[in-house]
Amino acid sequence: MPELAEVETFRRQLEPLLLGNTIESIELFHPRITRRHPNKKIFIKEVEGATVKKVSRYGKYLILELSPVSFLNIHLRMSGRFLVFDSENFEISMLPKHSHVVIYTKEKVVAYIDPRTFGEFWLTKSRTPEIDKGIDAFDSSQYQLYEKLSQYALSKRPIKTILLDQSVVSGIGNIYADEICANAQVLPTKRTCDLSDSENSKIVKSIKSVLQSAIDDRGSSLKDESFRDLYGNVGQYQNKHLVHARKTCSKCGSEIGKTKLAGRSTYFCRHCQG
DNA sequence: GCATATGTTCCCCC
DNA sequence: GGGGGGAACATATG
Ligand SMILES: [Zn+2]
Repeated sequence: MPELAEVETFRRQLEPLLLGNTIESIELFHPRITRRHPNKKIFIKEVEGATVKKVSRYGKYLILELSPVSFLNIHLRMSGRFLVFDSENFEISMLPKHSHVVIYTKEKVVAYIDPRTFGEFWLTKSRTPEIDKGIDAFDSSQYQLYEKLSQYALSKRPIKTILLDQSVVSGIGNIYADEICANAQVLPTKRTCDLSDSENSKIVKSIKSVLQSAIDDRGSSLKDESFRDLYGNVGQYQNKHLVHARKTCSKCGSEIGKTKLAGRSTYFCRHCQG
């Protein structure tokens, strides 16, 4: 479910609730979420009583920096989300199905919900290099993005495959890869080596502008509405999609093409991107 | 029963 | 070494 825009939505909503506050307790209801920690008691002991010093995001990773110093790394994978309650009137019975982790602070209770349990929480003593593979798709400058893309100027891989590669740019997933290509008026299947300078430049500008708009609209909730923000509200950016999960192009009205690329459903407009 | 799902990793193969 | 394809993880929905 969550790509960079959805993770950033959670980050912005969690930050004011957690920053400077102490995690009074954490409950683990499903062992898979903390699967890197066979000993759950040690994990719980590390987190309980810690104060949140920073709430950051890199790509699709969310990172809570704690004091005493440790890093609580979180990845939501396909179906992870958060939901907040006021401590004052919270009861366990309020937790939705598939609530696997619950974080308690003085005033708020934050539940982590994840039907497919692909998501992960794990602790490291320092910032872990595994999250820093590619450059962040949103926080990097246009110059940095252009330079990074230039490294693939000879690549025969389709441009969408490059955008989806987290070791190149970190944070773009299937929805926004399609939307970035549509916004840049480049077919997702086009070989990266065949992109003109102007097309490369449009891709870079579109990475920034599509993600900015998507964050402004608190992400995309598709038909199943499985993405809800911290307050249980659906996002709004799906209403601004040009092509992804659409029947017709919202720019020109022509029929949307659909194919498989890198094993993922891929939507495009032949008229606008041809 | 089948296909699909906003993600990542691992294995096999060319 | 690069890169493609498929399977795996586990659950829900059409
Ligand atoms: Zn169009």
